[in-house]
Amino acid sequence: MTEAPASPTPHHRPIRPARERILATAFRLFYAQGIRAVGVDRIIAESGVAKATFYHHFPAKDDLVIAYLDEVDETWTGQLLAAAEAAGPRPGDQLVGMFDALANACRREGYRGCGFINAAAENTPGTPVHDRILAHKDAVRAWVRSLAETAGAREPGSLARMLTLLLDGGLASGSVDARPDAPLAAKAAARSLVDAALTPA
Amino acid sequence: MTEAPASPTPHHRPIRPARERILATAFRLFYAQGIRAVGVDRIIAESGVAKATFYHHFPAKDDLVIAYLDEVDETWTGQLLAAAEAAGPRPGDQLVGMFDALANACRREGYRGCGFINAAAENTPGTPVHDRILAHKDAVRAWVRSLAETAGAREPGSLARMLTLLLDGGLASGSVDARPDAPLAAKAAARSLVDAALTPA
DNA sequence: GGACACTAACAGACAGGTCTGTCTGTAGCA
DNA sequence: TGCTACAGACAGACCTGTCTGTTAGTGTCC
Repeated sequence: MTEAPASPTPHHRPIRPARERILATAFRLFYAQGIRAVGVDRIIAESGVAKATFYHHFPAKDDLVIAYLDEVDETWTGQLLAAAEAAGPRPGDQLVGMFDALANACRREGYRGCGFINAAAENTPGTPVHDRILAHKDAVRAWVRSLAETAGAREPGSLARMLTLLLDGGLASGSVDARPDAPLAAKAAARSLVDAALTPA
Repeated sequence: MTEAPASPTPHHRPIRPARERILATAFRLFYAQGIRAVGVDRIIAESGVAKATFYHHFPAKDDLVIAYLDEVDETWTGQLLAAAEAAGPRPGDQLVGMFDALANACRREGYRGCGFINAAAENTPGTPVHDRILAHKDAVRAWVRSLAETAGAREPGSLARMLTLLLDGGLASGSVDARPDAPLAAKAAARSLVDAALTPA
């Protein structure tokens, strides 16, 4: 269960640097079991790192949580962009195509919804962690909005809201169960909403 | 901060029975701060109950969690039904009207999304708590589906999925921020989806 | 009506474990 | 010499859950 099992040179010059191992272990455990459910002791043990090393890289657990969320952001945003691009050159199609990222994620072993939504359930507003969550959600919505503008939607802000709502719904229901009909329905709904917003009144 | 402050007769015959005080305190704290973030010691202290009394009513913390979710279920289902009914006799209008429950919840002080979605983030599949969450989500979707059938939707199952997805999205984004435009967009999207599903092809 | 057993609730010590975070000491490499 | 990392003891708080003992109201039987 430990990350990067026992490198040749016991603790110096390991295959992956300590910080990376910590982050990889934290990502795996935080996502699978929740942030509060995983103690730093366990992350330290499973990443094969000394406690002092851990606290050298992440002075407090919340610092690690933020780094974890940064990673989730990068991963998820990448998948979203890739799915949108794969849908072709027309921004209207991209708005619908991004929902394929949902279906793909859903198929993955150990899928448990959105790391940000899950983290929000465990962190009350006003903390740096919560601010990081907010920033992510705003960034995604801003991207969708710009796509909606390019597509020529009547009310791009409103369309972006609706679509991110659907996206969040799909992700939230993903942390309850991973049935594949949720992403499908989300995409179908998105198609309908995008069509309605793009056809001239 | 204690529940039912110091009744006239110190511990016997208090204004509210012990079980009720425990549940009320748990509801308040669990919803506001998350389940794992609140220890039983705190619930015991704030509800003014003896530890033995607590464990008499709830042999384990998870039993209290289930009871908490039962209460969340009752409350939220009630609000959903009330909002639907208030929209008039036509089931198509009710499918849209239920989204007013979202807007109402959003306006309430201390709103932090859906207790079930938040609980799902803290409880991995396979536990009794997770099963309770699943049961709730299935029940809501079944109710929406029956409404969609009565309304004469082409594919009631699909419409129900789309609408509950929107509902979940609204609730999930509620645990991140309580901006009122999310419920508005959700309702507008619902209107659009319901119209599309009810107009003959 | 009065004695008595029962029940529900109180108060709080205690056990054994886990939490975050600090600190000391050591080893290898540049 | 200094940096990075390892190993692990330690502190103090908090976690769930158990257990002992007390007190007050209630129902029952004589």
